[in-house]
Amino acid sequence: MSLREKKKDRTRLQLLEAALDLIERQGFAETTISQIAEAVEVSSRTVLRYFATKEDVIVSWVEDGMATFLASLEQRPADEPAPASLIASARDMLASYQAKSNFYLTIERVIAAVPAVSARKQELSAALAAKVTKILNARKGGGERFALANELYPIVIFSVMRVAISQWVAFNGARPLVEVFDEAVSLVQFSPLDA
Amino acid sequence: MSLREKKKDRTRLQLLEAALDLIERQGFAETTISQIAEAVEVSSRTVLRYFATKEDVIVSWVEDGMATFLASLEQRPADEPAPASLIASARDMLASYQAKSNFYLTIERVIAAVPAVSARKQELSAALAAKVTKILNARKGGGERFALANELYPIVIFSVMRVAISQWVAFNGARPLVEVFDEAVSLVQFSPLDA
DNA sequence: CGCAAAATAGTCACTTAGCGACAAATGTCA
DNA sequence: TGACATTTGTCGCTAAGTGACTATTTTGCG
Repeated sequence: MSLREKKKDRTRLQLLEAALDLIERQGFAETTISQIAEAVEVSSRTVLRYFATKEDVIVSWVEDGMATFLASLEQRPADEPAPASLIASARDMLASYQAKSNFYLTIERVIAAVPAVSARKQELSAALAAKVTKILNARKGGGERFALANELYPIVIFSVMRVAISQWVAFNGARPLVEVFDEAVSLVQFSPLDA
Repeated sequence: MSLREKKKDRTRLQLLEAALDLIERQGFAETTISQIAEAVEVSSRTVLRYFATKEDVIVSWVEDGMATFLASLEQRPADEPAPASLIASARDMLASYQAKSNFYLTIERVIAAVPAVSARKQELSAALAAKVTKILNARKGGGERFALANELYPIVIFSVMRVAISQWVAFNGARPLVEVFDEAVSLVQFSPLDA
């Protein structure tokens, strides 16, 4: 990894930390981009080059987690029923959250507290859901018959993940995230369309 | 209804129509608030008094639907299992959508097409889900044991509604919305926690 | 009707998000 | 070191959104 890339990563992280700090003390709306910039001694233009919006200073970090989900899904056998694949990939992703629980707990706390930020997260997760639907549709078999299911399952799974994370945050990570997810998922059973 | 209120309703509707028209022709980002204002011959300050954000010019109209949902839920028997109540209320709300299908199809088409607008809709629906959770928690019985379920069910139901609406829009209202919802809901079964 | 009180709309001034273009600075690699 | 590519800063701009104040309508009562 080049010096240039190391510096970028460092700045990116510093911007997150400055933002978290300022937002915790003043609130999201009251924190301006130039305050975040000043705290890290860069120009505000630079902040907006690292992050597309102010919300993204926080929320872009969960995109790594989403990448984990996709990577996991691609490796599942294509003949596995969709719900099983999705649950497995969700568990993988949440396990990676768990592994950096300090980091993600802080971020998700802010996301949960600030509607504008969670709206932006939902936007990203809707985009991911659409990608996942495409992947499921590309699997051989089903065709037309699965169209509705393949749109519905990813969205529902992401909802369940969201609730699990919200509980995890509410209890400050006291219970393992994957465990909370399993409990949540057990409340919603997917009909055996594939049977 | 006073003249004053009639005028307000008329202006509100004109603003929606102007916005829909402009957005269809130019796109959402390219349409400015003052363009919408000009089309209706009011000041742009007035537009922002009617609607909190530009997104809300479109999305605030679905809040009526959400009110229908809440009203329906309040009238369900408190000893009914939560999933049954939620499904019934969702059907009521979607039936009212159906009744004004021309109106809602146009609005939901824009919502589906513009990420910023659907993000805002999600924000409203998250707020509604929180209210619904409170209502469910206030029902006697359960207590602690239902905490997770009562947070999860509303969110999942709203996801299912969202997918149903998205299909409905995709087929231009060809299939009855409630029917699509029923099909979607049959794909996700709620575990009999209450049994 | 006509007039005072209340509600609503318009005007003005301001802050901040976000973007495009160009110049300055910094890292890369031969 | 020096040429090249990448990143950062500066400047100028548009548009969203807010607060304060003024002007205009609407209401409802004598």
